[in-house]
Amino acid sequence: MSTKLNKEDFDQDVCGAHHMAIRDTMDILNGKWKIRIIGMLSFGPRRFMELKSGIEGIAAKMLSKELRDLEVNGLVTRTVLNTKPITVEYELSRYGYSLKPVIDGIAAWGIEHRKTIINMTKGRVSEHHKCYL
Amino acid sequence: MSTKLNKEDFDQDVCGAHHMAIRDTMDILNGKWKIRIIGMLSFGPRRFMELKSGIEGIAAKMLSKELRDLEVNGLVTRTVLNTKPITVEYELSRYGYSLKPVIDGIAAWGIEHRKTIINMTKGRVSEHHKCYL
DNA sequence: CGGCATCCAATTCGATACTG
DNA sequence: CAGTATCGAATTGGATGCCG
Repeated sequence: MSTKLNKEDFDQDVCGAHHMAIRDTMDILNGKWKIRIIGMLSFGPRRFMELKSGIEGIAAKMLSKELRDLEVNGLVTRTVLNTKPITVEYELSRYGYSLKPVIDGIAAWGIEHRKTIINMTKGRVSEHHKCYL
Repeated sequence: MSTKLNKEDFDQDVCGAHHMAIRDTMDILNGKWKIRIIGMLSFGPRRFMELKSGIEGIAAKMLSKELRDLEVNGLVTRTVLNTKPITVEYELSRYGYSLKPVIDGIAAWGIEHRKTIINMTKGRVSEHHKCYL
């Protein structure tokens, strides 16, 4: 192509596509808990109660709802096991598993973030560390 | 060390640290708009109105609030320019810029996700594509 | 155990109007 | 332009009880 895209247009395009892609992803990972649920499931299948125990602070109602959202979007599969008291196992689908690099990236940043906090507070960990950056 | 960590304990530890890290990150990126704001700013400084125009659907109140959150957490800097009508420029701090790989990972997944959708719908793009997976 | 239903409180979000 | 103020709507969340 001989037509040249100037820098402004290029930025416009790249930036726009980038932003649309972020929106697409975050539409699916919306809400307070989905990323954490996927994070747990990225280590293998988990039962409802395991998820509830592992994700501190989540109410059964919300866990139920978020899992249903993820199931509808094809990221998670739900399997009812025929155990004595009924047991349900949730697992990442292959498609859901494709989010693992993203989730791991988020986790990796969190680890670095915590190190940064500890350095800046010289070891004193504050309740409101978020304000000390 | 001669003491052996069995697989369950190992999983427990790794999974717990992973999950705590996710929580740390998402505590900072909470809310509906922060990731999208950081995404825009990852291409360079932007003025308030540029952000508002670029992020479709955000209200001035929310943009203002989210930017303040990000500023408090040290991810974004705010500069008042002495132009005729006052102008304010927002920019990622070096620390905020360290999130770029994370944001780009989210965007990359969104691009693949959209491709997946288009394949599964054989080109027909649905309003409710999220339900077709 | 794994939910759903209901009620209610708290928080978040959005539209509009307004200011320096 | 870059916000703030205000109100109301929507979402989120907790508690409790019930069911198979």
